[in-house]
Order: sequence, then structure tokens, then C-alpha cells
Amino acid sequence: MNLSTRYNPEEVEEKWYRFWEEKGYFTPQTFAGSPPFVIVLPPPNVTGSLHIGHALDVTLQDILVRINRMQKIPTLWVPGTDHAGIAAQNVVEEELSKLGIERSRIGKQEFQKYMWEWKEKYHWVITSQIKKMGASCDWNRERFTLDNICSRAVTEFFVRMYEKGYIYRGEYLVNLCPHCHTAISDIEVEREEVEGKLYHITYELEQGGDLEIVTSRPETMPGDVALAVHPDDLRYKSVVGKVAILPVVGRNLPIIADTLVDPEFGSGVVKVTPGHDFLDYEIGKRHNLPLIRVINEHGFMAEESGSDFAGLSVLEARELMLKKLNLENRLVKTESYRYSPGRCSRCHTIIEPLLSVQWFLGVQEIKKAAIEKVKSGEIIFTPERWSAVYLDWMENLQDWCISRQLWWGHRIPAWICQSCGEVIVSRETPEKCSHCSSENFEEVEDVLDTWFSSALWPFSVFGWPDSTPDLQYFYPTSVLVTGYDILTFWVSRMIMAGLELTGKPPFKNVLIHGLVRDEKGRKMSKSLKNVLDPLDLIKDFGTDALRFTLTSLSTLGGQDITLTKPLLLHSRNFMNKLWNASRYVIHTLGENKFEKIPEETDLDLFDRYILSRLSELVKEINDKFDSYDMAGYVKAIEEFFWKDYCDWYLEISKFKKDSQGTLFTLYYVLKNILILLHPVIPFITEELWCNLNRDNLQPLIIQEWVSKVDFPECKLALEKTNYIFGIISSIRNIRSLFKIKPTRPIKVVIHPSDAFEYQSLVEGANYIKNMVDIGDLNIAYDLETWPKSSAIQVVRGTTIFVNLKGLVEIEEEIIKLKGSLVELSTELERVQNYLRNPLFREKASPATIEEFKHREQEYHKQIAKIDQIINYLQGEGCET
RNA sequence: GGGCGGAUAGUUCAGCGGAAGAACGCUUGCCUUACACGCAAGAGGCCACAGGUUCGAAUCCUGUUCCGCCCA
Repeated sequence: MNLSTRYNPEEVEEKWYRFWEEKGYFTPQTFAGSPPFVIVLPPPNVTGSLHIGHALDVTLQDILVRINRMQKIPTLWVPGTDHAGIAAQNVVEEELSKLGIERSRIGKQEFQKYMWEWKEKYHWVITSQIKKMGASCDWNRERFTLDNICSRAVTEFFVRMYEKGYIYRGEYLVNLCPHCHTAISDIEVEREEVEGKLYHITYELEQGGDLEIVTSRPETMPGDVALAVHPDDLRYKSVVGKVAILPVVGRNLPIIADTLVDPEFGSGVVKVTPGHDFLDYEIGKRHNLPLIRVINEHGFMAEESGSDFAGLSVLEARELMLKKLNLENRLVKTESYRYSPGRCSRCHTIIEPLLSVQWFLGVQEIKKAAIEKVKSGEIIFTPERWSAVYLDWMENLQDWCISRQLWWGHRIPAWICQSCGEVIVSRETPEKCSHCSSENFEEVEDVLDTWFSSALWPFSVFGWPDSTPDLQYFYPTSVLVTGYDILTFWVSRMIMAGLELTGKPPFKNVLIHGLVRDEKGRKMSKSLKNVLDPLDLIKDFGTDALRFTLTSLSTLGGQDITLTKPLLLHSRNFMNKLWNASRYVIHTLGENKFEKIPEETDLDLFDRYILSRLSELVKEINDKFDSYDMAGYVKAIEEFFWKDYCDWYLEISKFKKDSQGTLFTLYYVLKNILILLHPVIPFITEELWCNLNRDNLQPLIIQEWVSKVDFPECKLALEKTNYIFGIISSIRNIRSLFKIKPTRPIKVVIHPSDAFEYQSLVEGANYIKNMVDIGDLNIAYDLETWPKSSAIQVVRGTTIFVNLKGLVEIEEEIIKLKGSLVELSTELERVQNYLRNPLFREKASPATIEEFKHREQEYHKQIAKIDQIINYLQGEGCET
């Protein structure tokens, strides 16, 4: 057994991951017995490598998976990756353009080749990262959203929804990204306030006179079909129904009244351009106005904008329009204006509302069950508040634009008959048109929104729509763990799709965590260059330290996490501490083996203390897990291990190595610590486990979880040790205050005030002596003469005298004692005020009143004690 | 404009109705036979502000002010 004094993660991590995987521990061995515990990994995008947020997500899932596996529940965690349609296509397109390759030039087939190459590369990167994180997922069941199994599910979903009439195709105003050249859905549009301009323009009235309107987009004027005012706006009552003349173009425009117009905005008159504005589109529909499309899908002016404008970019068109308006003296004024244009969430380009033929999923029916199951508590969000966000979003949900004009994704399973225009939706390529029997049709070029396939993830991975054994046994899954940022994109859609297609909620619990931020609390982003690669952190601190840090930061409230270097260092130190404590124990145990639990009589006070604390800890930890309080779990065991086990028990054990009970307890508690820590720090615990249990062939990963300790909790032992530790700390405090070298033995007299204290001191005497290097310890129940020239402290009712000939100034000791007297008296008074208050006695719980009475007594006791000492010291004079 | 979250030690955060907590940092000792990635002993807080409820409020309620998200 040769363990180095420093824990070196690199030496152990890879070895164990390979071992676990090769032994098949990640694969559930049975399809029988208790209901399984199942998680599907939120599939990372194959756009690039994983960031630290994924590391948090993976860690939290692995903790749940490992603890369930140790509880002997059949456990499955399905990994996989997402093709990430628009995001992945953008990345590859960018990469290619760096090489001077344009997507439009090389064509679809060639481009897709690059896409697959990219996918292969990053799939490899991502899976290596997940493995490096220690994730115990079943790689035999790995899926990719674009693989055959998942794709078949997507087709099936589409066809079923089409057949039910939920999916429809039509020409609507949608968000088009001029850069990505595709439609995007409402939630892919982000808004950000910018400084813009608002133009005041006069339109001539046919009857004579002018009407001033405001607009932020004069370039769309060729698409104007009306002017509109609010019906209640008295200023404009007389012009409603009249005709205005569109400047520059010269077309006649009706003046209409509509409640959608905000009379507060600008002059209260707006131009109506239904082809390029969502609000105007609504107004246009309500008034049966024509629709003119003056901008094309590339963000350039279309034919219909007129020969002067056609072909110009939107900005060029704006300049030209303003110039022409100026010439006609129509531009009244320009003012600065803060507004929030919609931008493509992928490329940040300002989106154009454009009319085009797209496919939609009508959600009004299928969302009903998805709302109901959350309201009824069949699906539970943790933290609970996210269910409100979910419900609010769902209740306002509009139909979902699912078609994308991309080259990377699931092709829409639809064909258009070239003879009669019939739309044929089918699982397979149709042989003839169902309407006119023509064999001449073309497959729709559009692909589906990525989230359309992600929505099926919890069951498509199991082979749905086939009723596979996996699907039957592992679906629905147990819990979904994800960040709040994709609650609407993903979680809600999985719930809708799951309920619609399988009749079951895809998961029972949704655990929502926060996002990881940098040291300054900023969101990590490529443009800020503050993105952390988990692999870099693993290299510097080790996987276990990273997992440990992320977990202890992940609050129960799901707040964002600020990851800082000092915390990572602390975690690394924790690993080292665990390593060295284990090293000590392994060394101390030598050849001893502990097949059976020792007799009660073999265990002394300190053994009973640490076993009782362990027992408390196990209870606490199991509670924390039940409420998904991972940070609480980590903090509880960290404190137990470091403070109770190392600082107290292990130090004391050094003075009683010949006791079998002690050796057993050292071993037993460490063993349980390793078990309890394994879910969060699997590598180091497995390594130590193997070193601790040389003959035990069962690796830790499949060791049985601790739900309770084999020893009864001993309250008395806890109380006694707590007292003894107080005595030790107190004497150390004196040593420190008087700057006495730790190596210099001291002379101490301890004077207990009751049987409990006396008994505890007798039991602990030897250890008190050793823990503070006392040369001469006298425990004096009856104290005839008080020690002179001593520093004095009071613990509980006990007086401690540390003989410090030549060092103690009696006056100073008295001042110190008087100081603590003041503190104690203040506390006493507070407690007494409560107890004297009849309302308190009437309303407070009996337990509270008892506690207050107890405290009152304790204060009394100590105050009396200190009074006594002060009196003595004052009488003693100044012998030093 | 609507909604949500946060404001507690220098910093990062726990606590969420009955004596202000942890970690890091700081100060002072220590290379004490597992660990200096360590040990021991300390210092450090009108728990954002103002009202209210309560015998009792950092904790519950109502406002206010900052910070951060989300949705229009």
C-alpha cells in the first residue's frame, strides 16, 4: 500500500472509468423487480464542445444516478447528442467561409457532407468530455437526434399530427432571419433595446391638407396599404374614411380606425404595412386590406418596392426613401427613439417579419393535457416556482412554426403534387398523388425545427413508436435535470409531445438548476471570452474537485452559480484531505480485518460519539436527497468528515491505536464516508475504497447505499464529547492567548461542578492531556485551595486553571472575566425578559419555554461561577 | 408595461419565526509521528431601507431603493 502524500487525479480517473464501463455497471442488469430509475441526458448540441454549464447538469444527474444504482434500483441513464439544426449549420457555414467556401456555391449535398464531418468530430469531443466528467451513463443506448431511430419517431410524430389536423401549411407572416435564411419561431426571437430613429412624415390628403404619421421603418413605405388611427382619437375623427396619398409612390391609401393603434405613440397616426409588421398584419386582416411584399427573404428590397428600390438592402432603401421624402418636403422631423427590434437568437441579425409558406403545429388542443398534468401535480417542478413560469407560457402559447429553410435537420415528410398541387404527407415516399394519381411530385425542401425532434427525446431514444422492451420498462423516465433557460424551448414541448403520443408524462420530476457564471457573475459567452472548458478545470483541479465545487454551489433555489477559483481550490484541498485521512487509516489498520461488528463494550466514549454523529449524518443526507438538496448533502458530509472525523476523532484515535474498537470504528466510519461521498466524487472514493478493502471484490460503484447506521445513536456520548471538546478548545485558547509554545507542557487544574462534568472529564482525561500537551493534569472535584498564578476560563460549570507562573497578570484576568460576565448578563436578561412576560408564557410552545428556562439556569450557573472566581482573585492579591 | 429572483462577515453563499452560520480571504502561533492542498487560536455582521403582523422577525406581510433574469 503505497499512497503518495498528494492525491493525483490523473492517475486514477481514467482507469476507473474504463473499469466501470467494461464491467457493464452503467447498463441495468434487470428488467424486473422495483420500478427503475431513469434519466435521459439533455442531449448537448453537436455545435461544439461542452461548457461548464453542461458539467453542472451532468454532475447533478450522475449523483442521482449513482445513488439510485447504489440503492439497488435498476438504473438507466441514456446519453446522446442533438443535431442542433440552425446552430450547427451556422457554425459549419462560418467555418467554411473562413476557408473561402460558400454554402450556396457547393450545394446541399456537398454541404451536408461537411455537416456530418463536423458532427462526427464534435460528437467525439462531447462524449469524451462526458466520460471525463465521470458520467455513468449507458453508452450502449446512446442516441443522436438525427439517427434512424430518432428520425423515424420524428416522421411518425409529424404524420400523426398532420392526420389529426394539428399540423397545417399556409402562407403567414413569420419571423425570417435574413442571415440564416430561414423562418424561426417566436421564442427564437430576442429583443434588445437600441437607440434608433423615429421619422415624422406627412402624407397628403386627397381632399387637401396633410396628415403627419410616425414610423421607424420608412423603407417599408412602398408596402403601405392604409393609414390608421385609434377610433376614439378625437383629433382624427374627421379623416377616418378619407383617402391619403402615399408619398414618393403616389398610391391612394384609405384612412381607417382600429383599436390596435396606440394614440399615445407619435402623432397618433401610423402607416399600415401588413407585409412587414405583425401588428399591421393583424390590422390588415381585420380590415381586409391587401398585402404587398416589398422585402425578400434575403433582406433586400423586392420587385414590388418599385424599380428605384428593388435590389437595395434595407438600410440603403431607408436612406434613399429619406432622401426622396426630403425632396418632396415630406420629412417633418427625425427624433431619436429607443426601441427593441427582434433579433435572431442564433446570429443576432434583426429579423424581418415576412410573408411566406410555412408549416405550423397547432397547439391549442395538445397543450391542454400538458397544462393539466402540471396543475394536478403529476409533473413536479423543483424549485416549485418554475411551474408558474411554465404554466404562464403554456397558457399564452400560440401555434408553433416548425418549418425551417435549412440543409441540416429532419426533412418534412411531405410532397407537393406538381400536377394538382395536392400536399401529400406520408411515412414513406408516395407512389402517386392521392388526389389526381399523378406520379409527378416533389419532396418539400424544408426541415423541421430542432426542438420538434428534441420534444420526443424521452421516448424516441427507446425506439418509439415501436413498443420495445426498453420503452415498456424504462418509460416514463423519473426525473429531468436541466437549466431554466430551456424550460420553454424544450421541457414544455416534451411534456406536450409525451402526453399526446404516449399518453404519459415523459417524466415525473423536473429538476431545474441555474446557469454557471464567471467570477464576476457574468454569463459565459464566446464574445466575452469567459467560457470555461470543463477539461481545463479538470486538468487543474481534477474531476472530483470540479464536481464537488459545482454541486456545493448548486443551491436548492436554482440560483445562478458563480464559479470562482478559490472554491475550486478548496475542493481540491478537500480531495487531498480525504486522500490523506484514508492513507492514515489504511496505514493504521495494517493487517487487521473486521468481519464482524465489535461488542458494545469494545467501544469507548469517542467511538460512540463518531458513530452517533455518523448516524445523524446518514439521516440528514437521505433527507437532503429526498428534496434534491445536493448542496446540502455535500456540505453536511464535508463538515462531518473534516470536523468530526478528522479534527476530532482521528486525532484522538492516535492515542488509542491499540483498541480494537477504535480500529474498527476508524475503518467503519471511513467506509461509510466513502459510500456517502461516492455519488458526488466517484473517482477518488473508488480508488480509496479499493485500497481500504483489499479483499473486497465489490467495487464501490455497486456497493449498497447506507440508509441507516448499525449503531444506535448515543445522545449521552454526544453531550459528553461536546463538553470535552469545549474543555480542550478552551485550554488551547489559553495557550494561544499567552503565546505558550505548543511543545511546552503545561500544568492544568480542572474543577468540574457536577457529576456529569466529572464523569466526562475522567473518561476523557487522557485525551485532554494529549490533545493539548498537558504535563500535569489535575481533575479536582473538591478543590480546597485554588491554584494561584493561573489563567482561568469557564466552560459550562467547570473552571479551568492553567498555571502560568510569571505570565499572568491577575488584573487582566479579572478584566477578561468581567467582560464575559457582561455578555452573559445581557443574555440572561434577554431570556428573563421573555420568561417574565405573561404573554410569552401563554403563547409560546412548552418546548420553547422549557428551552428558555434551561438557558436561564445555564447563565445563572456560569455567572455565579465567574462571580466566585472574581471574588477569589480580588481577595488573592497579586501573587504571580 | 407585466412577472420572477436576489440584497446576511472583505468575497461567494447557507439559514427562512425562538441565542447571527460556513467556506475563502485576513490576523497570530505552529513543518505536532495522514495531510502546509495542513493544524491550532482569533478578529470580522444595526441580516438593503421604511412601515406592519407576532409574546418574539434576518426569517411572514406591505411598500421603497438598487442588482439580475424572463415575457410583452
